[in-house]
Amino acid sequence: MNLSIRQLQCFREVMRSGSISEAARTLGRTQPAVSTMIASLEAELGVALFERQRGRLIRKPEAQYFLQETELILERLAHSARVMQEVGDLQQGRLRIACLPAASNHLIPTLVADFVRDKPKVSVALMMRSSSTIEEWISSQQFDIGLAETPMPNRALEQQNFTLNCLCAMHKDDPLARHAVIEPTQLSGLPLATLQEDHPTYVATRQAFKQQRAEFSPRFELRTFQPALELVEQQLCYTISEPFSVQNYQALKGEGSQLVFRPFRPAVPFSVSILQPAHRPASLLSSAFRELLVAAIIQLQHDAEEA
Amino acid sequence: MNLSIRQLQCFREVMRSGSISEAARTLGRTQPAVSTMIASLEAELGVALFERQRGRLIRKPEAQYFLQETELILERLAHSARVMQEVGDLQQGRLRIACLPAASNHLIPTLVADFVRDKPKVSVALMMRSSSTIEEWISSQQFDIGLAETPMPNRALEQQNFTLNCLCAMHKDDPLARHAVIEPTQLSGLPLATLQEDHPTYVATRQAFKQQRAEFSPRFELRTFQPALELVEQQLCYTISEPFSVQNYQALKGEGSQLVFRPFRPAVPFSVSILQPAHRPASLLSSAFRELLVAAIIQLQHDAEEA
DNA sequence: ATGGTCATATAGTATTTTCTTATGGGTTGG
DNA sequence: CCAACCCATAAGAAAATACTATATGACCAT
Repeated sequence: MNLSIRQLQCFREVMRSGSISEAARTLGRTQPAVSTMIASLEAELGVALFERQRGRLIRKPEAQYFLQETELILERLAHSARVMQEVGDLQQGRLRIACLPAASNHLIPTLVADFVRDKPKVSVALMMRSSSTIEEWISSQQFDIGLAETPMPNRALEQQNFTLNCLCAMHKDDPLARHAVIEPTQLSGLPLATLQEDHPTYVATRQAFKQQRAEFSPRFELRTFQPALELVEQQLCYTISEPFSVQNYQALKGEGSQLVFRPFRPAVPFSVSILQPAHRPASLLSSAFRELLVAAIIQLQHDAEEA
Repeated sequence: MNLSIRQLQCFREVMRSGSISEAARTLGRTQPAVSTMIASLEAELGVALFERQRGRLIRKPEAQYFLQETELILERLAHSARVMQEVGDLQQGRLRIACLPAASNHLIPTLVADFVRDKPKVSVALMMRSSSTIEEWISSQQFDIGLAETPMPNRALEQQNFTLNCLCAMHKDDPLARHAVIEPTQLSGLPLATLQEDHPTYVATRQAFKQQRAEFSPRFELRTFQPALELVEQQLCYTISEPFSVQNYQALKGEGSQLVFRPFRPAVPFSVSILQPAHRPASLLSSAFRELLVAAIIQLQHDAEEA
């Protein structure tokens, strides 16, 4: 049994028009081509689909059932092909993104908005979670792409790492704002807002102070830098923040921003990675979004150096 | 867009095995054949379905969706083809039969039983109605084939006519049973069971009596001959019955039959027709059943002459 | 009747599609 | 490093499908 799409197309047209010649015209082929196509279809099915009476074609009842099937199959095929073409043009599909809290407020939503603007049929799932959770979700292929703090190398993960330098945040009226770069000595003994003690930025910051024998005075311990920046705005402290939260703050406050940000030296690195499942090729959408994300992170790296 | 079944078959196999070479083996073709098939499929869809990494093939996420569609389509196609083949072998299908009351008790049920014995998937609708109703149902294509009293010629009906001769029924102990043929003179003045006055058999019977100047004495007027035969069994009367009811009676009583049946002269004709919708070819099932029915009616004609 | 028009089927040929064979590049595992 | 895989590509052979030409039958108008 070896039916072909062509046979089905011919059959459908012949059923619609009730005539081989007419069908041939609308299909853009010659009448003998359609004639033999129908004959071969009947031979393979083992059923006469038409009766030839007085030189005319008459549909047999058996053909009616087969027409339904034929139309269903052809429509389904056309639909699938169309969907696949749209997938190829990134017009269709599903993208599941997981990202760490710092990037979830501004960077990722902005990128997603940009990304889907011309893709009305693309659906996006966006989840904000801790970096360790993201790692799991990507490894287990529950999500297509993730942005997390750089994890330990992992067989199930394909990661692209970025190192961003943290920025020192201070009130715009603060005397330190005059300096282009901030160093621990300038902050010696001054109150700081930090993350938890085991966070890499906490460790690196403390290390920087120690190196310059400056007094490290953490006053507020928080889970993200967002509330830290609010405290800085109140001139209660300073903070050495990763650039995602900085960017988020600036986007949020716009012209009304009360803070200025300066490079901090020695650098306090904040390592993030774009994560994708290893051993599985990425979907087109995932790859496309990744490019956007890489560009945004590199932009952020540059911005941080020139703050 | 011009997908082919072959492309889908190749794609399905490649997805299942994860390898072009393996798929080629199970498909019974060579590896380059499958390779180009997949390449052309990807080209037509405009999407890469696989990634070629280190000489191996890796399924892309996009391929997963298309596989679902592909399997659905191929299965549907195979199923339809199978059904059509069974239709061709008369193993599948639906047959709607309408018949007049006389034939509905024994003849048609027997034929249907015979017909479907080796066709477990064939479904049959069997309706008993008056001849005029049957005529309507066949013309309007609500039924495929019908057996009715011969109607007026009708554009929407294809009819094949049969004339059966009515038989005279009497008790086996009746003195008349010795005769091989019964004539009106022998029944002159004896009580008869008949149908309604406007029924062709009534008219013909009365005409036969009149022709031989015998006394026509209808005593019981009934709607079918079945109860008439019961009255004859009680020796209350005689009747000139069409052969369907006679056959039914004989089949019902078997060895315990109390009646004998003799040809009646001059002949009282009972005209029946096999009806099919005109302008529409008959289904294979309908044609096949018609053959069976024709044979049965001709057999009945012969039997009636030798009763 | 007769010729014209239409429809379908068939035969022979051309074209397109889809095979196979042959070959080369790349990866893997002993 | 070599044998054993895998995949891609090229070139020619085979198969499927197209077209041209022609025959037949029905129908219609002359």
